[in-house]
Amino acid sequence: MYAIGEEETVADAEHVNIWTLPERPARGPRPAYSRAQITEAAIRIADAEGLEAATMRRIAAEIGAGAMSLYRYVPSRDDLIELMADRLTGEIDLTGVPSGDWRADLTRYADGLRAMWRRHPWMAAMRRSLPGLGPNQLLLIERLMGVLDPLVPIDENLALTALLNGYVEGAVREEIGAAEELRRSGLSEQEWMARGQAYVDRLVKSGDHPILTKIVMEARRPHLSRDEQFRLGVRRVLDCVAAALPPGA
Amino acid sequence: MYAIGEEETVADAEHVNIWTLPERPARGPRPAYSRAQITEAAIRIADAEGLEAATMRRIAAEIGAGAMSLYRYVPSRDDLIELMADRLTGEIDLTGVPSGDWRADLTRYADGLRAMWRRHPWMAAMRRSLPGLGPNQLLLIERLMGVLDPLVPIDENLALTALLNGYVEGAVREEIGAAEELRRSGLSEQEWMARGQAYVDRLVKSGDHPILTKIVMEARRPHLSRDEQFRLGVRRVLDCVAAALPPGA
DNA sequence: GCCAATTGCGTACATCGTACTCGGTGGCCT
DNA sequence: AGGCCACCGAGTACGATGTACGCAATTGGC
Repeated sequence: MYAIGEEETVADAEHVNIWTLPERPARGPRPAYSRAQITEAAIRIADAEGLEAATMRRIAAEIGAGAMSLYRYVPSRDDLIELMADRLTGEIDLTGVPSGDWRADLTRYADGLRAMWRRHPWMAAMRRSLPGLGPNQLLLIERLMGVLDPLVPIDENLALTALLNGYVEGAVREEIGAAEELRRSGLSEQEWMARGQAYVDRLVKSGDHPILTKIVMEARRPHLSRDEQFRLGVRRVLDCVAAALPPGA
Repeated sequence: MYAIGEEETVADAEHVNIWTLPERPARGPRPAYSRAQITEAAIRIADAEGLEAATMRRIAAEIGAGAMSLYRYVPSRDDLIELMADRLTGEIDLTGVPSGDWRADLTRYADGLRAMWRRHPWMAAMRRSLPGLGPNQLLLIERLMGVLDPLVPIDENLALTALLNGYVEGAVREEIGAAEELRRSGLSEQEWMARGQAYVDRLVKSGDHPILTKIVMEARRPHLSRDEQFRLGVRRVLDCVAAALPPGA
């Protein structure tokens, strides 16, 4: 395509996909760092200060490297984020799935996904259009969709799995929403309250928004524990799934 | 809090929320542009080239203004995005909802939301943690949740609505996913195919990913029309909703 | 008609991702 | 054993971004 210089970066014409790009070439001095180490550092920063704080320079500083050194391991920041996503997917433990009990399996998956997203809230906000195809993500696909695979055709399986995913995503977003928004804004809790709350209070007092008023009131009431509420929602989704299964499954 | 200069930007201490920030002050020369005009231009650019292309300078150029002029109308780019989101929410036509027929109403909402996201694919990717509270968004909340409000308690209503939203989001993401990913990458279709496809083909040929193989095969088969498929999914979700309603509703 | 508020906007800065380039290192071939 | 060169870490630099600041021009209210 175009002439290459005396050296080229880690990505060449055929190896654009991270997952096909070997981490370690054959010859030369031993690398001082590793993809795993960089990914780990980036996740640590993102957990603490949000994904936008995980800049290349910051990540490099975290592991004691120069900024540009990272590019010896990762073609771009987007690719690094791909690595982070796969690494986090690996935190969802699905060993032994499918087990034969599809309700138990899907419940386990929902719990695991929720727990992972609560540990790494920035991840719940960072939804790509297509699922990644890293090793952990591939394993997840095989195990998760293997649960319903013997019971329904693949297109049904896709739809039902998407439904479950959608529910978990919505539920987690509701759980972590306020906290994330607060962190993102960089405001103190008092400031944030003063601003958002004052506006919402005004809306409620206006009387033009009866439903919003109900929602606000509801939010101030004591609730079932988050876990209970989530389990309840998952059970409902699974009932919906059961209805789509052939009878007697 | 802190001393202000001889002039201040559009945002002051009490007016941080966009929705409480008046667009037009009393005195001074007539503004040459407007929030609506700026929002419109930004949406036009985002539709054509993605949200990341809608930079302040680019938007300003689109309406023939200087870059910094926009800040006379909008406190920050994030706030402008908030305006865009509300403006797009207004495209979901729910006049006459709730009508008394909850299935029809929710189906109409699902169709409208899907159509809106397909017209503005960047919006489907840009999910904030909390829903916005602009005028169109408030109206949507009242109408949409007003549908089930007479039938179920508010917490149930929230859960069921989230379920429907989750389904639509997943379905739309699947529809527009490939196209968006392609655009985001900036590659030509051939390049993108060559790269993604080659990797997927390798995975399929390896034989270690039976489910992925099924998915890929399925994607190559002719389908029900997208619309049919979507309607089917919505109906399933609504059946799930019906199960949660009190008998005879 | 004057004053002050408010306009559009040019300049400037910090920060980002990353291209280019260098001097050094050490595995491989001879 | 010796030399070559692939590969390393990292500094410098560039273009782009969001936006703070300041200035000259404009206009409504007195």
